[in-house]
Amino acid sequence: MSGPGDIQEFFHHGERVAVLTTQPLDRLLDYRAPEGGCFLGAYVEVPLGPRKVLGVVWGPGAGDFDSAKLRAVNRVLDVAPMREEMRQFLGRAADYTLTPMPAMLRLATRAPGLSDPPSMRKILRRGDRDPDRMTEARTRVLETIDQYGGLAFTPGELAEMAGVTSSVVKGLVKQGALREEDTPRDTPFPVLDPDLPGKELTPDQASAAGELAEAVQSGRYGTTLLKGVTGSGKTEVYLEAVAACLRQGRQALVLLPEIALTAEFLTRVEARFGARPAEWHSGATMTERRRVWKMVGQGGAQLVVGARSALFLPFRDLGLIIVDEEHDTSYKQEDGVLYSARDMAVLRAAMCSAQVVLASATPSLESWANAEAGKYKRVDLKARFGAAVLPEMRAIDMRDEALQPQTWISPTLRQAMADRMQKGEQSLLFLNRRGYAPVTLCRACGQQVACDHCDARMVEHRFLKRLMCHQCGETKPLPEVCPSCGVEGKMAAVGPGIERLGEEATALFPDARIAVLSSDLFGSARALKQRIEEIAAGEADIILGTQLVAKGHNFPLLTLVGVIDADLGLQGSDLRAAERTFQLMRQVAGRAGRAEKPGEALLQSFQPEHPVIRAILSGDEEGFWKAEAAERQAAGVPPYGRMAGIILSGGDVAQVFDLGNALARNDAPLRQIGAQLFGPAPAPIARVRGRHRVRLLIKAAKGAPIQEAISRWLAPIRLKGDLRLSVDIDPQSFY
DNA sequence: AGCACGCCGACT
DNA sequence: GTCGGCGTGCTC
Repeated sequence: MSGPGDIQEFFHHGERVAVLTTQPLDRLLDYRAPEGGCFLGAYVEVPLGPRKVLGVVWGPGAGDFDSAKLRAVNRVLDVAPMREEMRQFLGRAADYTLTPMPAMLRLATRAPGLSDPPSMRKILRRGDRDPDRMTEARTRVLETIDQYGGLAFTPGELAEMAGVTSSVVKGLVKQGALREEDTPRDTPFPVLDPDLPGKELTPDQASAAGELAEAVQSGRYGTTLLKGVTGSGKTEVYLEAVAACLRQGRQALVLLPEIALTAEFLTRVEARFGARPAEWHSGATMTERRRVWKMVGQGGAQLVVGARSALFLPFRDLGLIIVDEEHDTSYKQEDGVLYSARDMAVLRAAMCSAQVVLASATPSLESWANAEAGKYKRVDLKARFGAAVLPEMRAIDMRDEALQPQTWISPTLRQAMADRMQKGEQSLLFLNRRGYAPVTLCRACGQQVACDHCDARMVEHRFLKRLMCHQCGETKPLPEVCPSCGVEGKMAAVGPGIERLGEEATALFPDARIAVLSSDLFGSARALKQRIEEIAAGEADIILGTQLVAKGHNFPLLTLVGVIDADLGLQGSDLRAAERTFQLMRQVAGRAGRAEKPGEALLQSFQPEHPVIRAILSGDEEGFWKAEAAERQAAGVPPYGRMAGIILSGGDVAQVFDLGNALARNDAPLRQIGAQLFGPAPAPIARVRGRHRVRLLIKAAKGAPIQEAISRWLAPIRLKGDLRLSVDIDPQSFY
């Protein structure tokens, strides 16, 4: 059961072992090895005070604990021991993200029922005796089981297949014609065949696939940035790298940013390899998760498709990690353990001699810079698959458009939509704002409606007939009377949301079939997916969508994309605002003209001369990246400098600020490494769920040992009361 | 994380 | 006098 090259140390019964538990203790605890001994890395259940907790044998005991008080490991769990490489990965990831080891172990053991005894199920085999009397039903059952020889059936399955009731099967068991056997419930995943014929690749794709496969065959660590515009066949190309990995007998992991994309991807995997891979995401059932976790550790799963947390599965021999849509912001976990799945993928791969493929049409500046610097290889897919080309992109200068008040679709855009309607083609309007209107204010006193628990405006959702806080999810009914001044009937919706845009589109095109795609309007991911499929099949003329339409969904009849507010992302002070806008606009524009028909993308902007807008329109990506890189370099910010955010929170503002000020006064460890400290300042959203939030920001030079300095800086801090502190290394957003 | 221990305000 | 508030500290 041990992986390649893993030498396992063994501890005999009674020997001292050091155990890392999932409890938030800042050190290892010594225990006696259980009866029968245990291997280094064994998953164990240990007594801790009055409780039993999960842990992993981390090494020989330190020996400094009174042996009279030493307790013994309760039992060793029935799973493959954690491998040396995984223990090192968790340690390095903990050091990098400044996360306590127990929290890392919790990430790595997020499978239900790990500590349960191996779960068994009953299956039936042919017994050695004949039944006393044969009946027609009994004959059918025995014929069915004979027909499928070696296959195992549960009593229920067998009864159904033979078309009899379960009592017939029970009778045969009683008579010895069928025999019950216990078999482990968690079974290996179907074998994937890398040698099935794949889709035919263009020369460009074939050469890219060849390069990736060669890297995989090297058996060494390496990272490749696979850049290709929407529809260039990135997936087909990296599936060939997966094939190469499977041929070597090693495991592969494909990370996707969104569960909504997995269903389509699984179908493609099945078409390429003849079976479905293991799936790992929050939507999976307890049973499925346990099976995946165990099989990954035993080598019974060759390929896992999953969300970022799949990085912490106990792979036996991981040879390849694909990070699809690597620029996607959802790879950065924003609560609990703060880590970037993209960076952790590179770390894990480096530690187990695996290859990483970062795939994107619009890479992050970090990855682009790493490729420029020669740390990553870069493979570009230029040609679009099939006849389609990238849409023609133009700006609509909103200063020249005669727009009625409270409307957002310019006459120019409207005309373009009408043209598409006439030709029977689809249009998509993109507005990255959920709800009906972003602001609700009183026309008598000018006050905006804010959330009671957060410093955020409430957003009207007319579909729900309520106001919603996008920070904490709290809703309340739309007030008739102004909560501030008490005047009745003066509450007004200000600004556009996707629902309001739907109203405007309906008024402009009363005969059109209009579909609004916003996550709020669908009860489940399944319902949303089904709607997207219907739309793709042509059941809409005009599609209105928020961010979610930008992500990989294919609408073959779509030939026009209208961006309602291309300036939206440029307003923030976030250092990645330009990069985000660039990526989002290009992704959205990429929705048009995927099939045979040429597409067009129109960007409504009040500042079409803005460098970012101009870069988007000109399609000069390298130029944009170089300019953006130069600016970041000049400012000394990532990826040319290091940053870390500290978020303090608590119920009492004064206490939170006191802590922030105390930290700022004692910043010697930071100054020693030449780092600058900014703040404390109220976080952009200064109150969330009734808790006040204060932020500090650390900026340091690229090579500075920022984690080590922060650890020393925070070491003396004792958090009192409800105060909380979290460290965010390489923050993505500055919240 | 839990759970016990311990030291100060409003009750029978 | 005591019940219980949650601050502090321990778990091999």
